[in-house]
Amino acid sequence: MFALVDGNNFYASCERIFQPRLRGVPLVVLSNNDGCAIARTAEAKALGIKMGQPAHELKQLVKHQGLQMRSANFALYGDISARVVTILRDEAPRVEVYSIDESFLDMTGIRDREAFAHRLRTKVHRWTGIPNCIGIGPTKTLAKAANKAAKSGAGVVDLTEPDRRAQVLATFPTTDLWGVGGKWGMRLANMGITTAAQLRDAPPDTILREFGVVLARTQRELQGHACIELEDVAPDKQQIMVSRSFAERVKDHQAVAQALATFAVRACEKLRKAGLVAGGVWIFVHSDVFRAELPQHHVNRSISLPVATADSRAVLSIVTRLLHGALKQGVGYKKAGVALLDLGRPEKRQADLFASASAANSKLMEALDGINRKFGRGVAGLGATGWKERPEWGMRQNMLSPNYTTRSSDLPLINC
DNA sequence: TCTGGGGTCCTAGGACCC
DNA sequence: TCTGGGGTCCTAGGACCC
Repeated sequence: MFALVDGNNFYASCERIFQPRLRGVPLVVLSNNDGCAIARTAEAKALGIKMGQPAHELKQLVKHQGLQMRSANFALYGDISARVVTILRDEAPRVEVYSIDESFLDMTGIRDREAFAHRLRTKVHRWTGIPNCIGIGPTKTLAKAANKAAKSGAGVVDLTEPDRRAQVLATFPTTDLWGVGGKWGMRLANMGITTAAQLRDAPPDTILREFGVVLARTQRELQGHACIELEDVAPDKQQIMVSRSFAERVKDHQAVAQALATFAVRACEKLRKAGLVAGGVWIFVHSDVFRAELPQHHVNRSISLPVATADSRAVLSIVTRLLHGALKQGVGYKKAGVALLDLGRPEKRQADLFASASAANSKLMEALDGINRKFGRGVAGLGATGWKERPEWGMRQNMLSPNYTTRSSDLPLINC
């Protein structure tokens, strides 16, 4: 038995915690570079704003409908998310953190599930300020569906009872199901399957043949057979990626190199924090794909490492080598990224017969990470990143809220 | 002027093995 | 009627998730 706890319009709700004047008004949170809407309050949805809608299309709504916009502040959202999870772990024996705003709970052994859920929902809201909904079901897919159903007002929906379940699934659109996206939704509709109940009752061999094991599993889950287990211990990541769009088109090759170096260093920090080493590196650099009339160029290069590493210097030198000679003159580059691939635990890696002892390296990286943890990210680092306060490839974040919970200098009350 | 940043899993096909 | 019969590994691409 599973429950899914989901923060409503999570990013927007985080912004509202510390800015009460945002409550009751339409609000969207924008993607990096203030590009498009990635979270919308109910009031913003009521204005017809779509997920992913470009920010420049919303100007009239700002002017005439009082729409508020904020730049994404992931430091704030991550911290609020951790607070929510702390509460959930206090209340439930096993918790799987599924995303920044969603967690699955193991409900085994909890007797009055609905009463439990209502109490938990209130507690999360009171303690963190995040409004949320809880869906309960015998499978994860059904708990997700229950959560979706709960959003329309009830706050808590339990789909354990077969009658209640049948009633909800009868009108539940397939495209709202976990695991059914736009493409499959269209193909299902062409087969006359538009509701969760119809998918549940479709011939299983047809679903398996036409869509594969993934949708077949979803179908089984809709029938009440749990196929997807709770993952309360997160498996190690397989890859770590750091990429950004640039605020401007960048023609200066050194600036692109510094951007990639910055992403590489950041990726290595994440890698070491996870206690992993990388066996491969991938870089990409793209020109502005939205401006087809401009010269286009895509760089896409990767390499396997002879010896897996978590050392920023080693990865930086690889990235520099991969980028060498890759960029073209006169092309305005708009987006770039670095990915670390083939990740694994260092103790399971093949040692390098010919390498000199590398213990000193990890000590240096430990020191580097320690300094940055204590004094703030970017206090100590590597020269290849360029070290600029406002690099030409930097992000646009013109509507950024303060880091209320992670930076004391951002707290107006303390500045006295 | 203007369009995010992360991830996972599955499948098909080719190269190669005995 | 009836192609030999297994296998592994790798990659690219496509679907999905938030």
